[in-house]
Amino acid sequence: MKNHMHHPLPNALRPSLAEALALADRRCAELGRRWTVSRQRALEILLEANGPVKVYDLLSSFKPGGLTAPATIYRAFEALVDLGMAHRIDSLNAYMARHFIDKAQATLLLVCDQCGRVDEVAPPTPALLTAIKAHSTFLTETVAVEAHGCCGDCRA
Amino acid sequence: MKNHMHHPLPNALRPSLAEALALADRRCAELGRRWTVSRQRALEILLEANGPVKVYDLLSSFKPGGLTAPATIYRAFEALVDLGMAHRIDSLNAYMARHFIDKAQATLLLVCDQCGRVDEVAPPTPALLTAIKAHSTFLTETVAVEAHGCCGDCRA
DNA sequence: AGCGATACGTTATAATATAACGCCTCGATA
DNA sequence: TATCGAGGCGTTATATTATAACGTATCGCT
Repeated sequence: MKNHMHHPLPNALRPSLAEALALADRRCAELGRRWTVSRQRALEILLEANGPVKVYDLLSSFKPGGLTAPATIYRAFEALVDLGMAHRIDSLNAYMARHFIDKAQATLLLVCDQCGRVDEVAPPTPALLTAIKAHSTFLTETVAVEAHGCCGDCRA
Repeated sequence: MKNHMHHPLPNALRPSLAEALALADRRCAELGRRWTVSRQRALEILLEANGPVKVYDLLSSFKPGGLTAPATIYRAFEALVDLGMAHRIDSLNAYMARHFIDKAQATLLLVCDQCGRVDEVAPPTPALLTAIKAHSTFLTETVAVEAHGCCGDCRA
């Protein structure tokens, strides 16, 4: 991976902190979880980064706000995933803020192997879910589509 | 994950060793790679397992055949992935034999979070690729769809 | 006030993956 | 057949990623 600069996402696609907090409240109530300082800080970090964030990179940079040990950070990020406000990107061992926080679960992530940029595009829900339903015995919890390749900027 | 038993795949879907070797030959020629004993052994292990195989599980069981150190095993499995004969399943940190070795690259993997079984179903290529092409600047190398959920047997 | 569930801080350790380097082997070519 | 370069393997060490365990704190409820 050449560098860690990420292109800013159009503001229209970025969830405002307000929207995110509204979702957080709703989902915390539903799930019997709590909205805490650590989680809010973790969310802020993901939104600022505007791209994938790796746990141990956070540890080595000195982000203030109390997220100082691996376990703490993993817990905060996993909570955000549970609340539907972040993705875990398994192929990168990283977390990223969700843009489409109010849409269906299935999401398509385009991962550029050159520059590390990740684009979250509108979920291809119908086609995918149809394909999965064809396998009728399988009850889907989450669908993560991580497509790897090379983004336009890197090929230019 | 409750256990490590995997349901046998219908034989019709399993690539025979002969088919696999034919592909290996073709792809090795194309890519300037070599088909070696380690790689054949690794492939045999994946085919026998008939499910996801984790590198360090292999190390602790005593599979004969010379795959005795992490680096060795990773190299063999990654070679199989390059040759199109295996998947790496990032969400499980595991490798698995490909069933549809002569079909398109895109594959849909249904991962049961209860029993660890993974089913490889026919690739949803057209719909997926359409969705990705909509993002016209992105050149796709690989598409891994890992759907997590609960398989029929675990729900019964 | 007291209780149960949820969350956090901390320390230690487990699990996963790669770097680096020397030697070997294959196959092309002179 | 001698040489050479690329690909591959064995080995040791180390880097990276993730979780266990346990005590304490806090929230929401009755």
